[in-house]
Amino acid sequence: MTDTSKAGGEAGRRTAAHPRTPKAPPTIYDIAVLAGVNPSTVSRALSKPGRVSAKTAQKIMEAAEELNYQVNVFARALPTGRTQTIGLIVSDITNPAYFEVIRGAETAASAHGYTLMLAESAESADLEMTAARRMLATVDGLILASPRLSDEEIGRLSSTKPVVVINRSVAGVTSMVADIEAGVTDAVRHLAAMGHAAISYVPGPERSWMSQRRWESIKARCDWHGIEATMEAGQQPTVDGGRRAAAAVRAGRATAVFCYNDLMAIGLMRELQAAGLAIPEDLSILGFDNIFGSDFTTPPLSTIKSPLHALGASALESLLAAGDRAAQLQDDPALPTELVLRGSTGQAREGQKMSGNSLATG
Amino acid sequence: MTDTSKAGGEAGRRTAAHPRTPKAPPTIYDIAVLAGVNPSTVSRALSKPGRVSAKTAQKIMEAAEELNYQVNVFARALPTGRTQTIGLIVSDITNPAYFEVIRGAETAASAHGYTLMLAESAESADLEMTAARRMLATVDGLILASPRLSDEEIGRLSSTKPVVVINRSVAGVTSMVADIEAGVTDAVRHLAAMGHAAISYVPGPERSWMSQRRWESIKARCDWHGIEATMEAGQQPTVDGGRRAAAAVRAGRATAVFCYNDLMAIGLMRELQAAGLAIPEDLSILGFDNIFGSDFTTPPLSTIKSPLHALGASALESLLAAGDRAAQLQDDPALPTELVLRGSTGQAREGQKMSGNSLATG
DNA sequence: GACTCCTTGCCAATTGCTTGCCAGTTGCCA
DNA sequence: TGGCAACTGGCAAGCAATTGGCAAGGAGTC
Repeated sequence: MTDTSKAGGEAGRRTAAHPRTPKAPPTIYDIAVLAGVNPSTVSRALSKPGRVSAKTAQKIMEAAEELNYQVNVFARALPTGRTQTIGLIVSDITNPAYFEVIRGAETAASAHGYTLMLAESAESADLEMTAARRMLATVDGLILASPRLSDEEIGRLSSTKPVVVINRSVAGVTSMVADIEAGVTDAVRHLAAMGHAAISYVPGPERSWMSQRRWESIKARCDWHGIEATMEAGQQPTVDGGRRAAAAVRAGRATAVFCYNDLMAIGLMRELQAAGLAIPEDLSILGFDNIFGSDFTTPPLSTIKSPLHALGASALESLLAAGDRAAQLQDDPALPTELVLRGSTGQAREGQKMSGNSLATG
Repeated sequence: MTDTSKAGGEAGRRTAAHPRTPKAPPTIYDIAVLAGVNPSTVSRALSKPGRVSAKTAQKIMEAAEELNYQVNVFARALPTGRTQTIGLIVSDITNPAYFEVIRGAETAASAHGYTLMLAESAESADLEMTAARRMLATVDGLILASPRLSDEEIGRLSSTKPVVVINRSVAGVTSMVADIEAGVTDAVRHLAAMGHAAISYVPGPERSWMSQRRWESIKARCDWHGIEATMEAGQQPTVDGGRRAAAAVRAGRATAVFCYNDLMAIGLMRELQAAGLAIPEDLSILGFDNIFGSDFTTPPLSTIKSPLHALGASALESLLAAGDRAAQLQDDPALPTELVLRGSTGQAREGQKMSGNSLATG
């Protein structure tokens, strides 16, 4: 028995023996002294409701209040592994589409007493992996928004801590995916009604699962309407990426074009306008997401609105639920998309309207 | 001497006695065994470069590599108090102006091996205080972007941990403030040259220090040019806030109006356009910041560009420097603003041009 | 070859909280 | 009123790092 470990008796360590810094924050030992109980009882009162009697708990709460006590999350995390933080990795912080996702997650986190840790991957799978690894050690769960990682890598990450992916479907991992069908169905029907017979799609990055999904959905609806659908080369999901797609779009014979997201749609529209095309008279343009600023353009952008805030909030909620192991099955709340018609879509230009023969001359 | 504390000899605790979970992450004890040294040597090799011989350090690094070791930040934080995270609180995550600030901070943090914790105050001083308190316990430093707290409260926060404020000046606290003079000087000179004789300013929230500064700067330059400058009622720094200022602006006789930020400028412009005014023919509008989307409008917004990315990055760098106590005096790197002239500014409307008498008839 | 000095590595205490195990207390029923 | 169970609360051993103090060993000097 070394006696040092017992020095100070029930009062615990710092009180008399080690007045470290006068400003050191109070510990459960200080509360224990003040409330006249054992530190372990304080610990239980604070983290295990019901484990101690109401009377004792009351005393402890008052003492904690008086000392202005705040748990030391590190000391708590050491034995338990539980921190009170959730990690969120987005592929591009400057993409307004993520603003609402971030805010949704942050709001939900705050509401549950959790804190958000944010990182961005700058559209790089490597950076994403680095950030994910670093975070995994310190968070209770991880949200990956539009990850660029492979399914395998994501699966491996999720074997350590709960992981939720947004806008991506990975076997065995909880996914939050907006239901794009509703929006796309309405959009294609609208275009068909406006006489469009050839539609193209400008996809985002190769590794974007969502970009692929959007194309499949568009293709399926176009087939249903008997509309020709073609896919252009992939671009970065940015305004510049959209600009770079302009040449290919002009060269094709589509009279309406979907872009992977609003950023690209805006870039494409502006580049085309700069080249003298009139939107929507010469070409109809549609984006996805309905980001901030998509209604600032002239014409304002028609787009398929994503439930971004809900995506972020649901991802966080489901992560917390996963921790509880309470409601594990509540995948997929309703997260529908919605067509938002503004000024960038209109009648197909003359000579290309629903006349099969023009297709041959393209 | 209790023998439990020595069980396992130099091998340390878990190896034989407590194979907790087979998947438990490696500790410095595991590395010590593999490298054939004492755990404390491992600790020093990992965190105190130079303290151990190069040869030993090499052995340890290899062992760490082999085990895919990652420090347990909680265990490290417990005795030292040092975490490797910086907190950032913004007043509104959905304001694009913060995107670049966040990204600047995040990039700088990553570069130094730090992680960013993000919170938003939703323009509320109370929420801001709550978030700040929660964060202070777990971060090495805190960045407050456009805080709504009082100087006192900020001062109190900074007595615990290093704090840096962005776009605000608080005595005794490191501040990162863009130098607005350059931009405002150019802007007012430009307006004067275009014949504007009365200018107004639509401020943001009462508690916004930056809003006040912008007004003072505008007022000073207007005085210098002999231009009448008036301030409207304060509004929320959002698109809607700008919209709400429209009536007052129309009622006044100013031919050019500065808004506290681009969001408000955009809102004001759109509301005015909806009411039939032509921009810039009937009224010139200027914003601040040059946010994403400010060039999407018709006409594109003229604005005073803020070095947002640099603001975020510098704030983080200076926080890290404050920890080092190395370079404490490097306040204020050059963070100049710059006038970006686009389409929302033009000649003052006829009848109001630089003629002193019209001022009396307003 | 002996002595001093310095480098290098080890021991053990420390950080604040959690928790398994155990003892003491209280309540209830027969 | 005795016995059993359910509660409460205390003890002490972790959790994974850091770090002051100290001993051992090697290098350099006379």
